[in-house]
Amino acid sequence: MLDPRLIRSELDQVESQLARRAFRLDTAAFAKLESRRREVQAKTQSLQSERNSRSKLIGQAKAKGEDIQPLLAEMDSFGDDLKRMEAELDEIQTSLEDLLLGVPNILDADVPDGRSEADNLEVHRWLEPRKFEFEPQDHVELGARLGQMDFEAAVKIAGARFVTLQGPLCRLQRAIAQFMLDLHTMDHGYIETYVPFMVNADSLRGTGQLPKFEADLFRVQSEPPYYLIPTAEVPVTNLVRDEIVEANRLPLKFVCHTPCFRSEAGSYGKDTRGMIRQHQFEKVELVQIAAPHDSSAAHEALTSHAEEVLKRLELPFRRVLLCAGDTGFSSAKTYDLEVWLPGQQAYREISSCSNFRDFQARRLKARWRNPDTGKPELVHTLNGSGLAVGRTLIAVMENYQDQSGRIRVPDVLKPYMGGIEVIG
RNA sequence: GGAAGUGUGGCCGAGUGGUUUAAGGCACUGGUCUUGAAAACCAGCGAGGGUUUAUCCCCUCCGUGAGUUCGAAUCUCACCGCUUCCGCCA
Repeated sequence: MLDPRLIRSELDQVESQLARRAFRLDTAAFAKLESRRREVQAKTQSLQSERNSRSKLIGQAKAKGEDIQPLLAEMDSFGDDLKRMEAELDEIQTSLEDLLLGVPNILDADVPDGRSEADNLEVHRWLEPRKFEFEPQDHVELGARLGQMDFEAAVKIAGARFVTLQGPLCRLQRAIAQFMLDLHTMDHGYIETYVPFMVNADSLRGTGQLPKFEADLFRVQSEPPYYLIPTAEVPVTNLVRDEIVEANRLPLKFVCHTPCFRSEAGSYGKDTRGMIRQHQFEKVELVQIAAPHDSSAAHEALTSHAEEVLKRLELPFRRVLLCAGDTGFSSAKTYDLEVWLPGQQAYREISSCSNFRDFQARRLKARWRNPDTGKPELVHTLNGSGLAVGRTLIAVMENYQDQSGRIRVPDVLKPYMGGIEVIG
């Protein structure tokens, strides 16, 4: 959520900033609601003030044993007026809140203009893609030949966009997650965290998935409803909801391995083959809660932590700065890491690292105590995949395959594989 | 799932209809004292919002939401969390 005071005082600037995302802020509607709010709030508060002072007089009169009937008579119609005014104020504030909840974050100044993926800016590449002396297979083919990846079984058990794995391939996926957790906890200073895989609506509102993106979520039929987490970002970032964090604890750095569930309602027809886009996948997530003046540096650091996973796995990748049109609703600036997939002859997203600045924090009421002012102020929140485990599995399979379809285990994963050096 | 208890500021905790403007303590901040620190003493110290150059002033907030009342932390109802006991269970 944007700062309402910013929108009030800099309405035109906010409008033109949001236009970079092709988001049209209804400034007329906002200005109209805002002036109504101002007027009704002032009236309501003066009525409340009068009620309070009159009630106090009644109390005092009663304490002295005086007759309070005349005073009570004066209050007669007063209560109704106040109630009507309070109801109207409540209505206006709800409307303003609804409007505000649907407005995306303002982008950082260095986010490039652009409409789509095609306008994203490549920042750097790491490692030349391997030259194969044979036609490299994609992970679907490789998995089938190994007899360890079965999509048909998953269709029977659940439906489309699920997968089953068996044997060493399962272990490889587990090894990848373990390796990532060890790297981030031991070398990068993150605290390992375990969280619920279902969350309430308040949590999703806090991180920005609700109210706008309910269609992307799986909802559980409970009362009140739970939602399967689309990313560990939701439960982990909500750890600081309604909290005031002491300055000396910042930055908070959490790493969390969870399954993620996405209904991907809007994306049917895209990436229908293989494990690229699934309803359920594993991810190791990095979350940082930072003081505002540190968040840009934290964003660079967090992104480099995700990159380190790819470097140690010796997987070719590039870092891309997302353009205005491709940056997510809540984010002020996002880097994507894209890994080289020989089976597709393309770089594909394997991590997305975002700085949300105070956008989520305002929704979450996540604050820190600024030692300079002594006052609670909003923190900045950041997160990034470190990495998507399922896609890392694919990348390892495709980049480490040999001519006969066997998978060599990357050196850094060998300690987790119980002596297996080659799968197949 | 059943029963009983309980929910108050960063933390502990008093408060059963009217100067509650939420006592008191801890923590924190500033000051006095001290070579320095501690202790002691003095003072300050919740959050959000409105108005304002600023101060002032005003409103809201005692788990959440409804309700009763001129007036609610306090009374009523529902829901949620926690504690204890019983039942069930990996």
